[in-house]
Amino acid sequence: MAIDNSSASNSKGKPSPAPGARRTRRVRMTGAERREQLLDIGRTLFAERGYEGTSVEEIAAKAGVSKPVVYEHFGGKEGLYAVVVDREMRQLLDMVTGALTAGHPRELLEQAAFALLDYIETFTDGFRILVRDSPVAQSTGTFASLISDIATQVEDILGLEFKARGFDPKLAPLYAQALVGMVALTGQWWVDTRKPKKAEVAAHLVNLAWHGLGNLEARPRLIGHRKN
Amino acid sequence: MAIDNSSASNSKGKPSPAPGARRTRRVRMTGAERREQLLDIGRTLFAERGYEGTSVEEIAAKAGVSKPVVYEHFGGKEGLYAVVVDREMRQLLDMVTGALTAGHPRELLEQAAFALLDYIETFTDGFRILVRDSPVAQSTGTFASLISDIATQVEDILGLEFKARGFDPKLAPLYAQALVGMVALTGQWWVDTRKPKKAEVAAHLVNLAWHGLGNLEARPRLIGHRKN
DNA sequence: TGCCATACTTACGAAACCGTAGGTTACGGT
DNA sequence: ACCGTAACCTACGGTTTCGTAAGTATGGCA
Repeated sequence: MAIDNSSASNSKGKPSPAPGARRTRRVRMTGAERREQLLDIGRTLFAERGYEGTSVEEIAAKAGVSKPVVYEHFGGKEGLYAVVVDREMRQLLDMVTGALTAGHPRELLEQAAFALLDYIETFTDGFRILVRDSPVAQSTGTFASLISDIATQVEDILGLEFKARGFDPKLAPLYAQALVGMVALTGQWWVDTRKPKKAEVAAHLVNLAWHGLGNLEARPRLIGHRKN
Repeated sequence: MAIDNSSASNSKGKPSPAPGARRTRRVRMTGAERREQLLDIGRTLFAERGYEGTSVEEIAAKAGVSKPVVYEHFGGKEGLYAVVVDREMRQLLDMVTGALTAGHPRELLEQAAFALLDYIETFTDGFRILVRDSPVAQSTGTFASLISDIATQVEDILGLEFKARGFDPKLAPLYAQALVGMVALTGQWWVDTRKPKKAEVAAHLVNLAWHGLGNLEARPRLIGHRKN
């Protein structure tokens, strides 16, 4: 299915053969274009079938080209996968890290939770890939390690806060992990249900994380008001 | 465990030619024994390499038999995998469900968290398999769906509690997911670090979930005292 | 117009796997 | 000692997939 071709960046509405009765005009993209297109398709496929479940030929076919093109650009399947994952990790890290700047811890939490949900909503496929397992499966590149990257940042923040409040800073990692886990898995659930909208989910997460089950607020609200 | 044959009875390591200068004495287990052994090996391999990354031949080889034996017992790769996953899900569900009986919600939380950590500690490979993705990857058998099963139970409990407290019970799923996610991902982290011990981790999780970041106790303690 | 780099193909080689057909060995009861 | 049956093996067939070698079209530019 999908002799899709030109699915990628095609912003300029290609020469779009339109209802051209002509031969399926070969597309012959520029190197960079083709590369981006392959990355797009790869991301999609890896997201829905996993690394091993996706074949190079399938990717090539969906792009309307033949296998060697993929090898030309990425050296192989792992090469393509690596680039996809790397970009996705960067994107996620940027968004979350960018959100971890506010002053009051509660606001930090709020921002971070929102940022993650935002990433998940915008780059769903990427998130699915990061959650799935990688080729080598081991330590690096896995979601676990990415989560750890983020958790580490949370750790630092929590560590300071703990020290200031007289708690044992050795426990920061545990709490950081718990917080990140809470938001991450809720995100994974939300990606399928999409039931309450983003801002509301974030508000409730903050509610739970900040007040605890013992002191929940009935109608939590985010401090910052967002539209999207 | 079980590098080669004879893992069930003889723990004496290698093929141990023993007094029999004879040909490598074949082991010839009983059907049930072999079946269990294959399940053990399968679980281990699936845990560390994933479903697609594990070959039937590899499993057979590690058991010291040839491929057809596996097909004889389970009909194929998926058959074996299905049994492994099924057993593991049952085990986990039993442990967690069994823990969801106490009266006060806080105790419930405590019990459940401890139960999950206990499962993770005792059946690490199983946990890893459940976390990884399945052959068909989609809906059934996934960790996501398992998590949902558990989350659903938590939902029911939370739903009642919410109603009693005047909160919107429609939000129970969200909070349930967040709680389960918090514990599950913390478990996934703990499985590698093992830093604080189980009971302590559980205590802190309860601390966070119950009191929230805004009101953490400095030295939380579990209500029930456990030794292990 | 004619050159040539770039984008892309067809056609394989080799390896890894799943699953099966059909034959062989050894254990336990008689 | 004999035999049936449970346990196990060797040897393939048939696919799928990665990756590569070697050749073809296309479009910009001197």
